[in-house]
Amino acid sequence: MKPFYITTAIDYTNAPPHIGHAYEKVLADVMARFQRLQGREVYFLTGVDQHGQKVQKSAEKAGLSPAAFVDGITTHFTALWDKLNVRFDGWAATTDDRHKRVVRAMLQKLHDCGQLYKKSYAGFYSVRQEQFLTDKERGPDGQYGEEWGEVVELQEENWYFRLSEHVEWLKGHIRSHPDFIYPPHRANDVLNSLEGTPQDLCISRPIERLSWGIPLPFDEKFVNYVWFDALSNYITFAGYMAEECGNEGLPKFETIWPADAEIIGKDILVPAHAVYWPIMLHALGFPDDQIPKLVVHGWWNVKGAKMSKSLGNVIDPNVLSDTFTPDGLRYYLMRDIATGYDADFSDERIIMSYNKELAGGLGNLLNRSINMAQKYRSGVLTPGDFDDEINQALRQTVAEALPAYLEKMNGWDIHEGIAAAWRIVTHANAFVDSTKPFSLAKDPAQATRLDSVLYHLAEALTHVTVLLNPIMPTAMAAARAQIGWTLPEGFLVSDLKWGLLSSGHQLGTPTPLFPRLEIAEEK
RNA sequence: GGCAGAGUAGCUCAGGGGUAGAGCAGAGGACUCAUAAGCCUUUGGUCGGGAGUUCAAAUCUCCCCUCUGCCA
Repeated sequence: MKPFYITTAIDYTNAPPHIGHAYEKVLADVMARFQRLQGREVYFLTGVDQHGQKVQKSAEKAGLSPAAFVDGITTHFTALWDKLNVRFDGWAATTDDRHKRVVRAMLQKLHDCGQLYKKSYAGFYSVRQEQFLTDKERGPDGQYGEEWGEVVELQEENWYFRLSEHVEWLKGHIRSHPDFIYPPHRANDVLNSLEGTPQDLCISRPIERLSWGIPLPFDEKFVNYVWFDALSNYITFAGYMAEECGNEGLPKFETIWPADAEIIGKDILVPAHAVYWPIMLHALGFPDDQIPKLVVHGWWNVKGAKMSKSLGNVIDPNVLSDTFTPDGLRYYLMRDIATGYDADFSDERIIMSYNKELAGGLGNLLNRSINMAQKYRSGVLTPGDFDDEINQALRQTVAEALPAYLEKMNGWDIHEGIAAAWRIVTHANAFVDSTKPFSLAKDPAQATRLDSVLYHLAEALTHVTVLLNPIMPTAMAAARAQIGWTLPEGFLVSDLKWGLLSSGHQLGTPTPLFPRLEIAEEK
């Protein structure tokens, strides 16, 4: 089976990351880790989009060169991914020379086969948004609104890509490939946008207006503008044209393409990823079965409002990670949203998810289980011969969790996958109350039953630490350390069978895994 | 205006022809191994409105309303 190739949108290095950036990368990381746990080889690519006018302007304002400015912002992203344990295999920085070489080679290829042409265009141009404006952007008063910033009249020649020639192909592709976009209902938005007269795509900026970009190989008076620079990262960093361009240190393209999942936010589906991108690939000669699959996620809103700097409601993932631990944040981001839909961020809910679920549910279960085993058996497990219906029921819950978990995780329903694993936690907590090991410990006649109960608890917990490993890698490793069991090299989720812990297994020392947080309501 | 998504308990949401569900919040209780965590019980809903199909509709059909998104 080909490696699972997963990408995220590359973030624009104009401002530091917010919770939406964090969500997308954690989602990709969780899926990458899950696929590895299923035994699939994975290539996980993420990165930063560093070129463009906004960066050039921001750099000027900061009195820095674009390269220096971009390096500074990029550090905010890489530091956050490191902090949140987002472990990617490839880093797509669009200023990477390898990328620039491939972009130029791609453009030359398209130029050679007549897909690009030069044309003059006159109109109103928004400096802030880096785009020409049409009448539909005018407000009711006929003026361009403040959101466009400075608007200037421009006439200029530019290079265009014959996008319109491929629109009919794209419509057909979308209709005949229902798995092209997840969730499937998003495809309607794309088809909708393809109604009307197709336009070609402007792909350049004159170098005097924008110098911070990749020069066109066949006309050095222009730099490439955004799409061929940004979208193509998904193939350039997968090794596309690596040999022709002398690129090294990249995967073998034929082995990993097409991408199994390009994770993007719903705001960049139309037109960038669902129109420009597949058409670019099609024009480059990619056959239909080499078009990547898109996974479209929703947004984190704050109190029902869109997050924005002007509202002052931008949530800083660094602060959340410091407060709730990286894994506490990862857990919240995965469990409180349905993939593809929007969710509301709330302090109350993240506190609840940490204190109630992680601390009180899973953490406390681990703590009480190990503590009792230490107290009554010096931490040594003996499965023994005792069995009864209560034990069987717990084993059944553990066994049933796996297929449910796999189905949900493979279908991108991460929050349902968590819920599937969590049924073990809930059942195990109830199991303690129904078996009362602390009472059994007082009766020597119940010794074998107590052994079996303690064993069942430890074993069930061990299963949980495997299932939740993609979501909370650090915390689950810490939990396994307390259990005294390490994930064997190459261990797969399919290896999960009752009896991971052998007779005579020595448990470690119990320590609160998620110390309960005393946080006053801030709002 | 077109298309799509959503509207179910106070909150967040699941379900999708056969007695309305979960988690959280609220109320009560028993317990003590544990991070005062956990467990049990329980209050709470004309499933957005209306009509239709059906023995039976939250679920299917039609009309309407509200919110969100994409497009115009």
